[in-house]
Amino acid sequence: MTSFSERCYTLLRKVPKGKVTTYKEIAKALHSKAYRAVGSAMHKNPYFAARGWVGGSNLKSSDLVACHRVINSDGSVGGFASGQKNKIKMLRAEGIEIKDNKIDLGKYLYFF
DNA sequence: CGGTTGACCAAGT
DNA sequence: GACTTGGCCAACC
Repeated sequence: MTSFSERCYTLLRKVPKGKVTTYKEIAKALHSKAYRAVGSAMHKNPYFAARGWVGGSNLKSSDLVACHRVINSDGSVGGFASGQKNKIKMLRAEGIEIKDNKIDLGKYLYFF
């Protein structure tokens, strides 16, 4: 499994709790400009964290990808399969402050 | 192999 | 702030 999507997931697992990254940063880390493909990959990702997050976590966190830690390059939350609202909740639960759907990249952006 | 899609980006109106 | 445009790229049909 060395598809582009898989590489995104693997990279994303490196982002520690309490930090976030952007679609653009991921693409950059993969030496590509496929910001868009990254978003697509997250949308379809089979390791969808939220499923085991809110409803009694059936899966281990090590098997999941923290898709909610990926935001837009301008600091806005961006989209999320099960609702932006839910995404924000999860981020807040990790200690990340969000203001009007915006995150302070200077504080929370993770550098690969 | 061409065409469409999308959890994007940047610049413009 | 809300749109529109053009560009980007992988995945899917």
